[in-house]
Amino acid sequence: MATKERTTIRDVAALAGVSVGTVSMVLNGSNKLNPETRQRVMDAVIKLDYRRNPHARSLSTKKSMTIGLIITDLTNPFFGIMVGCVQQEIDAKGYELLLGMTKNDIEREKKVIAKFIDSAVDGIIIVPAHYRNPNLSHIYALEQRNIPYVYLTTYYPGTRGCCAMTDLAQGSYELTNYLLNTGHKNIVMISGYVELVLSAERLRGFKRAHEEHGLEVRADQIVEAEPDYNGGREAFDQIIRRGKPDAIMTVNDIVSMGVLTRAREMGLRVPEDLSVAGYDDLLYSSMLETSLTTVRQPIKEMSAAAVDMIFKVAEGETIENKLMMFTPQLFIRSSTKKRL
Amino acid sequence: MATKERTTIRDVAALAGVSVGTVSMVLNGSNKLNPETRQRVMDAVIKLDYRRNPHARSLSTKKSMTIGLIITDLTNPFFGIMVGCVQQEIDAKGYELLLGMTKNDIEREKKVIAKFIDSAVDGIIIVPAHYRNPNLSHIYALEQRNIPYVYLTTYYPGTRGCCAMTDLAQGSYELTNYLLNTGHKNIVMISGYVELVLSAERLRGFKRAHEEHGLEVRADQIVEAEPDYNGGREAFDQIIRRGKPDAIMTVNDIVSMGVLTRAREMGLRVPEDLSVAGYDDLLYSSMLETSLTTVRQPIKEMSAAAVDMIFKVAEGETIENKLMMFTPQLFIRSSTKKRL
DNA sequence: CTGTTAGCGCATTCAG
DNA sequence: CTGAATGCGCTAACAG
Repeated sequence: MATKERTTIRDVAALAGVSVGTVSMVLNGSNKLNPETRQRVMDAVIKLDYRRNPHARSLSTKKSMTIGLIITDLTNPFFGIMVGCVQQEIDAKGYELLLGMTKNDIEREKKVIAKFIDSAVDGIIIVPAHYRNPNLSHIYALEQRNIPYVYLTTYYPGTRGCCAMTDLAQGSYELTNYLLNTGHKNIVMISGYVELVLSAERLRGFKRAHEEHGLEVRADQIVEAEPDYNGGREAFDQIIRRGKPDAIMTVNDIVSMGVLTRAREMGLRVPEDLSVAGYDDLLYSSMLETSLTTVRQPIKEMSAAAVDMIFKVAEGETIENKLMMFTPQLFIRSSTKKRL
Repeated sequence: MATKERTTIRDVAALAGVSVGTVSMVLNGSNKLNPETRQRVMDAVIKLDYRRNPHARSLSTKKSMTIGLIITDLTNPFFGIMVGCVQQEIDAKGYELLLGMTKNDIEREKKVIAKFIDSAVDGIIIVPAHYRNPNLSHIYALEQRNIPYVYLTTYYPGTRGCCAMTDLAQGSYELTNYLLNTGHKNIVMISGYVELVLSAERLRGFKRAHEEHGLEVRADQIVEAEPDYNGGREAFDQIIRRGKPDAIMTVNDIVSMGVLTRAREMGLRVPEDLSVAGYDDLLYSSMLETSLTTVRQPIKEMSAAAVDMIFKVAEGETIENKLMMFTPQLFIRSSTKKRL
């Protein structure tokens, strides 16, 4: 248990023959220093392999050189990739990433934010939980305390945070248009909770395309579900009970996979019996039994933008565009086909 | 910028009419306290919504109530799920999770560990990087400094850490056996770097099965590759150049996906022209164009075991079994078939 | 059983 | 331009 004692700033000062204040200054990159002393200090730092204690630093500065990222569900590789991208960007800025997972539970989201506040993160990137009627007190707390935060993928309306996201309405619009143009008469959308932005936006595109085709969207064309594999399976059962549609669009590729497997289990063929389309374009989506028609979100660009924004917000810059929209891209594959 | 001042232990003490020392004691759950004062303190804590500053705490105790998890690649949902499982277990113990990603780069692994040490994590769970001839100085540093660590999924030989993992040899053995029994004469294994445990173990099972069938494994039956999608694609090209085998086994399902897509691009049909089998059993593996024959690793159990171990190690318990082996499970699907 | 106090390692005044 | 002193919020050792 004779753990070697940590080397402190004092050791460095002693070795360099200067005071701790001086060491602190060179470590913080002050440029009003004798180059010679600076060098002596740097030599000592290297020789001792000295690294500052982040806790002590944070206690003193009330900052922490860390950015918190709140994610919903790492089971979906979409978010796994996102974490990787954010990590890389944060890293490039010399900051640390703190990760919190909500599993789409608003209570967890609150807890994570509380922890982040306690840890004095310098900013928070939030992927909002897919949750009905969320109580947003924790977001307001952030605003009151002036803690920088931004949203990624979607946002909570009625809050001030800006957001890096894909133009979901546009993606849905293009996809719906394509389905309508290829002869589909009865498209059902497996949506997230319709009151949430990420669903409302998709629905907006869905409806617009219908309108432009002189059609009205009926209530039973929209089915709410949890945005995961089982959500897709259950929603599919519910839909089939009411009669098989032409096509099913879903909120993401994982939900589509649920639909695909459930359809197969029920002896329905895709795309012969019905078309299925997803959202996100996961790497695996093109390799499915029936490769998936889907809409790609530019994960990397969105993530980089969010990181960029959080640093700007943290520096007090005023962001001109509250919403930073990225363009989705439609991929037509074999889970959909032309109908007569 | 008039951010509300943080409420400190002093505020609590004042409100409760006791000293800070007392507050600290009740917060640390000391049981030698007047229940009445304890209650007064707790009331004050709640009333002020007080939470301790983890940095101050850590500075003082040299602990941090956090466990570091080092992962290689969040693009693979296998690890995404793993992070979720570990998170949950750590959470249940009232600890925080710190995440580090290596992208299979040993230098990043070193940096992450250095950061973890600086942050005074109470323990580290390591998923080793897939890297050739790794310099293990950072692991030795951990041992010298007496910092608790355990491995998850595989380990670095020559180090003392214990490991929660699947019996990879057994899984490979069963799979190879099945292929041999179904008439495959020429099975090629797309392996990770053969000198690494995770590959060596799989090869051991591979060879044992061959031996039991009176066969010897030739050098050209083993092809090394990066354990990702592109690794699979490249390895497949290399294999085909030397002549098409009966069957290809891979190190994980993602590599298999690379093989599957590349095969399709080259006009080869699976399983008609050759069989393909993976490892891990990702959720999506059963939904591929040709659903994948694979070996499942019990992620949840392994993760829970690793967390369990790290806490035991941290408490100075001596672990009886350095290697905690979990049983793999073979899933036979449609990417493999009987040959005559 | 409770209150007082001295650090933990660093940043940052303020003199010199 | 450099050095000594103070405090960040908390814990733990020591008195009382």
